[in-house]
Amino acid sequence: MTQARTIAAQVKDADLVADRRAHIASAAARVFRAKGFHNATIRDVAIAAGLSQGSLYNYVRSKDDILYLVHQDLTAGYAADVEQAIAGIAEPRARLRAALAAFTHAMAERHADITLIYQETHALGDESRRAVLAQTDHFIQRFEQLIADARAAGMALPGAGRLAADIVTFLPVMLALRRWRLRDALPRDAAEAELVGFLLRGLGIEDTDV
Amino acid sequence: MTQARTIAAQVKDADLVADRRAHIASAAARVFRAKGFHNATIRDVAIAAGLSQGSLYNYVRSKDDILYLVHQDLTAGYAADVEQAIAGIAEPRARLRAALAAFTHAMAERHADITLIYQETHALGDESRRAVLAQTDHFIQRFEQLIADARAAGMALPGAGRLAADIVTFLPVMLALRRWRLRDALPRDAAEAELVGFLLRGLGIEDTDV
DNA sequence: GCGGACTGACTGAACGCTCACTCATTTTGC
DNA sequence: GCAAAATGAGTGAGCGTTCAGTCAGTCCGC
Repeated sequence: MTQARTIAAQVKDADLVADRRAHIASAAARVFRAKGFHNATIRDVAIAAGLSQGSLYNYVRSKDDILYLVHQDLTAGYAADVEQAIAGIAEPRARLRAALAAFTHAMAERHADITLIYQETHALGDESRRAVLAQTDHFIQRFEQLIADARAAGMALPGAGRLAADIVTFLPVMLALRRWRLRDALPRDAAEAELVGFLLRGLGIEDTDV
Repeated sequence: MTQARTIAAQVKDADLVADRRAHIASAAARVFRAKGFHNATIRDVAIAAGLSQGSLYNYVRSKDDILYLVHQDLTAGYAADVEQAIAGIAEPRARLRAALAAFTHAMAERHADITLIYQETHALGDESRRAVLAQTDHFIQRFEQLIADARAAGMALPGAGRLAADIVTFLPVMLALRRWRLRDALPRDAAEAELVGFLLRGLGIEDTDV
């Protein structure tokens, strides 16, 4: 597995560095959501994080580092949502169903963050982008496992299903990227329900199962 | 319907303006694909289009205008692919199926353009973005009609299906945006076939229909 | 057919501004 | 008193946009 990128800091207190970086990531996410990565300045981020420009550079080396921290944070966020949702469920098909519902809900709830990720990943430097994509890949593999388990338990997914994990981890993103259109079309929970229903039908889990 | 944005030009010969703008759009698309919108400079675009910087500004008013031209061009491109694919087909379910296959194929074939669109739409100014989204909205409505016709002809889409047109116009985008992962996973035509199969299953068109 | 006036597209150097990043200095806290 | 951390004015590169000037082609009077 590709490991997370480590960022060198000027400041020596490791706990302080971790604390500040968490602050920086959430403040920067706010700024980037509002202005976009390219229009946001280091000044904006520093002010939002309650630091001076110079001090900011004691915790990151570049603007790219900040975008990387934001990506890490947001990606870990929705992944944690999914893990929490399936924590207590044993039956594989019910587990998969819960994971789909949780992921779909997270995409709707965190739409601004998701939109940010999809818009700005390409602005990352090569190394950062590779690390972020590896993190996403890991998340998709988690669904590959959930799907394999559900199949073993009787889910009727036809064919090889090589794309199944990609599909279920991509389609819900629509609730974020198509929000400009969906917002006016139907209430959020109705959209989530219909989307999950579409996924289950495509996977071969009947509503009567489980 | 929201009409296309009109851009004022310095040059008076209307045919020349149209010609040059087409050139600019395709040259700019090439540059933006390679470097990204923000990293590409007006100089890059001018050189790629075989114009001087100054002359470029006789045909567009700003860098934003160029990005708008690119969006228009690319969006019209895949929309034309779909229209061409269904031109000779009368039976509504076969028409829908052909449209899905053509759209899915276009997303795979034009992956670089599609990725560009999804990455850079947010960089458009307000007016340009609205015009581009209206164009996309129009395309989705085309699928709404195709789906309604197919239902009337017997397609068994369950429930209200309010999201159906959004889903079928979004999921295939995966072949572009997840190319970093899918490229190594399975051949393109296999991916297209499986994706279309998933959509048809979700819509309630059986493989045996039509 | 010819010289001069005009038109309009083209050119690229220069302007003005923004912004990521640095570093000499000050502040903090132990 | 000193090391660590914070500060913010300064720096220089890069970029979108402009505009004064060039030049090829066209029109017109004769």
